[in-house]
Amino acid sequence: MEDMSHKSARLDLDELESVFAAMELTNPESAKGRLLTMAAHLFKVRGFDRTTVRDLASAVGIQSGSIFHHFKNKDEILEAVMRDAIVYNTRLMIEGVKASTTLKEQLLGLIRCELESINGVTGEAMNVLVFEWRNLPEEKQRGILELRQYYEDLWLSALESAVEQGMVQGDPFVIRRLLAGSLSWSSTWYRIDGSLSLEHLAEQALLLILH
Amino acid sequence: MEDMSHKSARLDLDELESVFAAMELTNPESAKGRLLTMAAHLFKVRGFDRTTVRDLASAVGIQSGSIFHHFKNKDEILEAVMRDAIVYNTRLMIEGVKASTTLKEQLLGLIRCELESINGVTGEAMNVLVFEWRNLPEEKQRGILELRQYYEDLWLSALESAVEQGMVQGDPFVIRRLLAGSLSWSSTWYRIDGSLSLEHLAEQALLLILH
DNA sequence: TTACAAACCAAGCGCTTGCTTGGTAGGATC
DNA sequence: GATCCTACCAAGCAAGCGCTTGGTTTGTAA
Repeated sequence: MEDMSHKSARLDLDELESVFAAMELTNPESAKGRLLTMAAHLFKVRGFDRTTVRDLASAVGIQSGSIFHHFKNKDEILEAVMRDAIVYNTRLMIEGVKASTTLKEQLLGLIRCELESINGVTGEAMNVLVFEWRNLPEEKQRGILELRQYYEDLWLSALESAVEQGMVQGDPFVIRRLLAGSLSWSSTWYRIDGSLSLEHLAEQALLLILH
Repeated sequence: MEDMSHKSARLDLDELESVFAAMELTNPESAKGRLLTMAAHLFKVRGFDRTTVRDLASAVGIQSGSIFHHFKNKDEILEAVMRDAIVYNTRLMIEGVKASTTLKEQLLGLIRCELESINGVTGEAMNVLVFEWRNLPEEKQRGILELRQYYEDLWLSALESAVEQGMVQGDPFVIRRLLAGSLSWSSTWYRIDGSLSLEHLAEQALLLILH
C-alpha cells in the first residue's frame, strides 16, 4: 500500500524535468515525434475513436502495423500526446510565473500561457487533453492527473493571494474552474490569426476575475 | 437555391413551438422517449462512439435491431437528443427573460437557466450537445445550429444592452463566448447535490461579467 | 565483413460494429 | 373476423477495427 497521508502524490521539479527530457511531441526528427504530432492533429479534428490506426499510419507514410513498433497500443498514443502536452506547457507556466513581479502580472501571465497552450503550437495536443479525456483508460487518467496537479497548484496559489489582497472576489477553487472553462473553450471559437489578438483576449479574460 | 440575403435562416417562435410539440426526450410514456433519455445518458457517460446500439438496446430492454424501427440510423438518435435538448431549454430561457424586469435580473436569469440546463434534468442531453458536437454529420450540424441561433440571440441582445449601460465591459460576442465556456464546463466539476448551491454558482458567474 | 538492433512491410486474424432481413404478436378499425 | 399498422424479435451479413505475425530493409559499430 502507498502512503496516503499526503493529499496527493506531488511530483517535484526534478521529476518534471526528467519527464520533459523524454518528450517527443515537438521533435520532428524522430519517427515517434512525427507520429505524436500527427496523432494530436487527427485526434483533435476527428476525435480519438474516429481516428483509426490506419488513418494515422498513412498520414505519416507507414503501414498500420508499424505503429505498434513505437507504441504498445492505441491508448498509449493518446497518453503520450496528453503527457507531452502537459509537461511542455507546465514548464512554460513555471517560467512565466518566475518572470512576473506583481500579482496582477502573474495572473495575466498565467492566462496568457493557458491561452497560448490551447490556441498556439501545442493547441491540438492540449485540445486532445481537454476533450478526449474520457477516452483515456482510468489507470492512465490517474497518472496524467498527477502531472496536472503541479500546474493547477500554480493557479490556486496565485488566486488565493489575489483573494487575500481583495483583487478577486469569491472562492479560488470555483473561480479557477470558471476561468478554466472560459480558456479551454476558446479553442472552439477563437482563431489566432483573426482580428482579435491573443493579448487582447488575455486582457479580456483577466477582466473576468478582477474587481 | 435558397435566398441567402439574410445572414441566417432565423426561425420564429411558431416554428419553435411546432418542434417543441414533437419533442420526446422527456416523455417516459413513449418507447421513443425512453430510448432518447437512455441515449442521452449513455452518450454522456461513455461518449457517442463508445456507445453501441447493442448497449442502448439492452439498456431499454429490446433487441438491437429494433432500434432501427424508431430511428433510421445511429446518427439520427444523436440528432434527436440534441434537438430536443435545445428546444426544451430555449423555451425555459424565453420564459425566464419574459419574467425578469431589470437587466441585471435578466442576466442572472439567463445564467441560472443555462446552469440548470447543463446540470439539471436535461443535463445529460445538454452535455451531449456540447461535447459530442463533432460526431454529428455536418448537414445535421447546420440544422441544430439554426435552432441554437434563437437562444444565442437572447444572450447577445441582453449583453449588448448591458454594455451600452456600462454594466459590462468589452465586446458582447467575446464575453458571451467566455461565459459560455465557464457555464458549459461546469458540468465537468459541479455537483448539483454538493455544498455549493446552483444559485450561488450563478451569482459567482454573474460576478464574472459585471463591473 | 560481419553482427545486431531498430524501423518497417505484407498479410491477415479474430472480433465488434451498424444495420438489414423476414417474420411475429397484439391492439385498433372497418 | 378480416385487414392493417405499430412495435418488436431472431439471425446474421458486410465492413471496419485494433493488433499480431514472420520476415525484410536500413543504419551503426566492431
